[in-house]
Amino acid sequence: MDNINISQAVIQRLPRYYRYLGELNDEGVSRISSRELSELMHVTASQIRADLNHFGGFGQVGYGYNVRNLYDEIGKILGLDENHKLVVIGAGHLGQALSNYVNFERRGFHIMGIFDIDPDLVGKKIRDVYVSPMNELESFIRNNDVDIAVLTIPKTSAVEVAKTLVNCGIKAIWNFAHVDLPVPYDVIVENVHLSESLMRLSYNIKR
Amino acid sequence: MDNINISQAVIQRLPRYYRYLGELNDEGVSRISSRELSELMHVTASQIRADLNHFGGFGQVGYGYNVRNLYDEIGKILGLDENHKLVVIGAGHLGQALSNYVNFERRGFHIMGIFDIDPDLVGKKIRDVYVSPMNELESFIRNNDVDIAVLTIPKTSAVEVAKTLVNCGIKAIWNFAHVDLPVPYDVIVENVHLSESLMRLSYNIKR
DNA sequence: TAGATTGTTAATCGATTAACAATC
DNA sequence: TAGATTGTTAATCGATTAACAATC
Repeated sequence: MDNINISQAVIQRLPRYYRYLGELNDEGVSRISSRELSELMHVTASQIRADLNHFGGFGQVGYGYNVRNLYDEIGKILGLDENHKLVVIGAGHLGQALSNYVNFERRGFHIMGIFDIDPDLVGKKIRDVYVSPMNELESFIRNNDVDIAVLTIPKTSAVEVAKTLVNCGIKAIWNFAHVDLPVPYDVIVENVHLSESLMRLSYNIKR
Repeated sequence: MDNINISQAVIQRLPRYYRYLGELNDEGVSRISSRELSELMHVTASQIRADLNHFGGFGQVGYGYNVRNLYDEIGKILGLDENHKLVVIGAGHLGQALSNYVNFERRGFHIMGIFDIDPDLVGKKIRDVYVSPMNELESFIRNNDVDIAVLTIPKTSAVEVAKTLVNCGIKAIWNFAHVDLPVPYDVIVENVHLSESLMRLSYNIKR
């Protein structure tokens, strides 16, 4: 993968291509042109071709793209051919919802542990995993080569926990706390700020 | 609000300004310059000034911005001074998590009803609201002037339900289903595709 | 072959930023 | 007043798109 300088605008679109190609593949479509896909997705064919070409020539002139092949290739680009080890930090409603989401497992994101400070939640079983107390977090991450931490805790403690995670050598944080996490440049943070999403919806309603 | 042609890039940033200003206000900061705010948020001061100026001159030359005032103004721009009526469709883990999230209520997003097809979930109480069966959805929306539907159902039924919602005159759909909803231009869809967010995280890990 | 469609260049469009006159 | 900082213009940067030669 020679993806050194791909803009985040392109990355933003890749999972959507992946989703459409997966559905086409499920429907038994084996071949598609950028024009056909562009009509389906309501984007320009130029954009599709330009986006894909950042990663290599997956198409065939005069033919288009092989759906299955392109699906697999984008999956590889997104790293979905590799396994990831996750911990969920915060076993509240959202943490539980994410832990229960089966599709993540299917895509190679394995939940190794769930952690919470609340003693009432510790010991609770969520799918196959028991909730552990927070003081076991650090050693757990180190001992199990955990890649990704899912942060579903209040913003008041999120920054402190993030620092701990960085010290343990975490590679990425999927952050649901309403705060920006200060991390070194080599630690990835993907924010899901639900309240901000709802505010954008609210803004767009009123015209 | 003369916000006719504001780009989504600007709207995307407004909730983040709102969050920082709220925190500054809580900390007792009454005044801030675009330069100070830019350092705090790691964006350019030019961008802050340009963004805000789309909505009017909230600052004072030589002084900066009044934190409390700017916070309130952005709240108004985002429509947070108005009340919204929501229904949550899908009372699974994610639907329950969102229904339990207190902060939405605080910002004027009132959950009026929760709906699910599963008879085992119907009648269950989530916070103050009982889960209703799906066949009551349509009349409920019409009778209660519901603005916003939160869609936390599998993608297989999401498109059909979205059509029903449009027929009932829903104004906006907060869509957590992994599918693009075909709606008329005047119905707002705000997508939260969690699996796509996780894929972007995965992509960014690997370099 | 004729038709179709890619990969890629060049043109366009839009968003960001530097700079500064206006002014509190 | 002198210093600070806005609002806004003009310049820059980057992303999108139209167009087409190459070619399967």
